[in-house]
Amino acid sequence: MPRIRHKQLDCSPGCAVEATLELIDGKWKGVILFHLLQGTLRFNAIRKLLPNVTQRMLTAQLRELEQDGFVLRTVYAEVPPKVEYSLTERGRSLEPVIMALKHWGDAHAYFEKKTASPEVFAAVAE
Amino acid sequence: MPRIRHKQLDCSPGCAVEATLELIDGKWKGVILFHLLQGTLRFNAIRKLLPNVTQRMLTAQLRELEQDGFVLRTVYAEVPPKVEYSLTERGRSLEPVIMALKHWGDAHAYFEKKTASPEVFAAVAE
DNA sequence: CATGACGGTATCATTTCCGATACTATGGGC
DNA sequence: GCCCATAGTATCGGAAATGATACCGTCATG
Repeated sequence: MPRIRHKQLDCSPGCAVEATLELIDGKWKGVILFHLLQGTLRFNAIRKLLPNVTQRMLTAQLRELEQDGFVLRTVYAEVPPKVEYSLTERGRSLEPVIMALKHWGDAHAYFEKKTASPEVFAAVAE
Repeated sequence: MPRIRHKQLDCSPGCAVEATLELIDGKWKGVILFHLLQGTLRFNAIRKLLPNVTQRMLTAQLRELEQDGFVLRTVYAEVPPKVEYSLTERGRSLEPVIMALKHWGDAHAYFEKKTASPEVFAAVAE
């Protein structure tokens, strides 16, 4: 479901860059990983953090992250259901990457307001 | 033409991660940036480095990188045409990000062979 | 016995991406 | 006159990613 994995080693030295990119690409994976770096989260907790992701997409992204060995999915046999998502060792190994993305974003990206005052660009600040 | 830019600040703290990701996402941008980190390149030189990218795509990706302020496009009024691509200051500021991606890929990614011997996974080595 | 919480699936429509292919301009060399 | 090189554009179509919406099962509560 994600972008096709590298079928051939078609980009020689830079290939590693693309390979990594493909794994964490996918509209919401970056943010999900970022939030999971801060600790285990339940399904609906993640939903609240990503207000604009549909349930369908969130499930799909989490499943891919799980298949790629980045997150661990723990289901508790309770009612109502309880499912926790946490990072695996491999998932945590992405921390430098995620942090590099975040730092660059904080320092250089800007976000466009689509509503009114088109000249307003807000600097990132948390 | 790239993925839609963030129209709303819809992912709070992790937003910077996604924002950066969107800018360097796009099938070939990562590798292109990686190669340009090593120096200025002409259009066809890049093509040779990315044997599987079509002319159409390469042009598109370079145009986006240009619009995002990462690369500088210099056209020489010669015949046959000569166009050089180099990184801008902003482009070079991505170096830590690209390098983080590359290092992770070198250390953790593996590439699938699509032909035969399905159990063979080659470790990355340049 | 209807409702809500939680964590999903299923199905369909749309948007976006990307590849294949063909075409263009110009001047120099044969 | 024809071909070549360079750096593109234009057009078409298919595949993949994403969004919208509706539905499911179970127990607890009212």
